[in-house]
Amino acid sequence: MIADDDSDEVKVFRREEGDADDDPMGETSEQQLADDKKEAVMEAELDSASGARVGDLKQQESFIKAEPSPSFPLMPGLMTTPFSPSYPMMPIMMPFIMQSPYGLRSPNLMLPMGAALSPSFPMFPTSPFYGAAAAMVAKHQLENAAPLHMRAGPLNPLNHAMRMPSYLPPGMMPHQSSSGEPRRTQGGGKVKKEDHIKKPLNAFMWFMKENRKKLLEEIGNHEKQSAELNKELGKRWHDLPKEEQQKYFEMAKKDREDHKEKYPQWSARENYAVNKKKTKKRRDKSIASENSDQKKCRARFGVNNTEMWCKFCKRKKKCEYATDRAGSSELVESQDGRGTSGASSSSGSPSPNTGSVPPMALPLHQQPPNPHQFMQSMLMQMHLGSAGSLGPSPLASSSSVRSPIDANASDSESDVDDDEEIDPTITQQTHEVIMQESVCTL
DNA sequence: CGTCCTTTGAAGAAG
DNA sequence: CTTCTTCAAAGGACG
Repeated sequence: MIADDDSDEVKVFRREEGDADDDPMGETSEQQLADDKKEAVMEAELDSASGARVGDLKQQESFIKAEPSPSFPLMPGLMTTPFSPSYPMMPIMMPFIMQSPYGLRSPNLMLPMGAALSPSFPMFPTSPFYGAAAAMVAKHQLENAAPLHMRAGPLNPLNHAMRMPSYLPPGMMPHQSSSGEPRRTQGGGKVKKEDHIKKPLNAFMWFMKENRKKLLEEIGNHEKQSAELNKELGKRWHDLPKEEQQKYFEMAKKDREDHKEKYPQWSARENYAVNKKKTKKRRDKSIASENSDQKKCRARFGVNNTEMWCKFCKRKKKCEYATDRAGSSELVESQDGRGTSGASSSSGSPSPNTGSVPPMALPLHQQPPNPHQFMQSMLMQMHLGSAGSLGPSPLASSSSVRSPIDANASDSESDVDDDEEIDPTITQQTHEVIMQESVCTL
């Protein structure tokens, strides 16, 4: 199974890359290569003209390492104080920017400067958090200076291969060998994990990064495992006021944009094969039913009643009511009846479970409410106005029930659901009932 | 040494 | 368009 999986994965990637090229390799690729070379020469000329030297990279690197991160005195205040664009951070940041290993032309480290100095900075000109977010991201970038070959910008000769995948044989990812396997070092060992371009952090990751240590100090108990800490952090994230969350969403947004600037060609897909074993991830805790006959929240409650959806649907993930029939907490790969990814489909075996699991596959207490009954009960409750009589849902876990209000980033966050508003026609009380019963899991 | 655990959010693949 | 999977961080546990 696993072996199949591996090969399938490779297959998928190859096929897609072939598709993506969309032109039969051959003369086109030759011409492309020539174009790329021209471009590279031009960039090299620009570099030398700007006085920058690739050889200086090491010096710059050591400079950065020599500068401790605490030299960002604004950081400690970020958590609590709204950041003013006029906050005097620039004098401090300037040396970093000017000597950035990313080069003078790198927009990544320039962004904070732009944010702070230019009132017309196009990104979040009015956001009190933007400056802070930018500074945080910049700090992160400095502290985690990428390995040489990963650095963006014309200063890095290796970058051409990274930024212009056309230098690589078709279908070959920057971190892969031509066989599609992780590229190996000269010694024959696998390339270190750090050698691939990592995904930009999302809001929650930034939150974790910032608060993990705090939490550790707070509880003082270092026996707590990381996973446990993360649970706690997840709770705190839910409890975090919307405005506070917004700060992290902006940091994430900033990080994404920087990342995109730095690695325009990069796609998250490139990392999919990096840690293959992770495909084993299970989704067990989903108390969810395996009743494939159950409709998904969207279908059950309608698109306009997102506040009634389960948390997974809200996050555009797998609905609890309509999860896979396999039911097993093991293994996600190819578990869903859609026969999704190459793994299952290429095996040629249609999902054996499709439609085969009876609706009562789960213990009664774990059965999600019948949609019709549920709505009836809901209406009844609304009519009676007795929110408490329903009692807690067996599926509910208080820790993760979150209000739709703070459930997500604000509307300014474009890619986040912004339809979390409570229907004004529903009273708060009713809404709570709905939340208890429908947002079951959590 | 590599993977798992555990969280949320983003991106991308597939239907 | 919808659904689902993978990965990002962290660090102890475990095989």
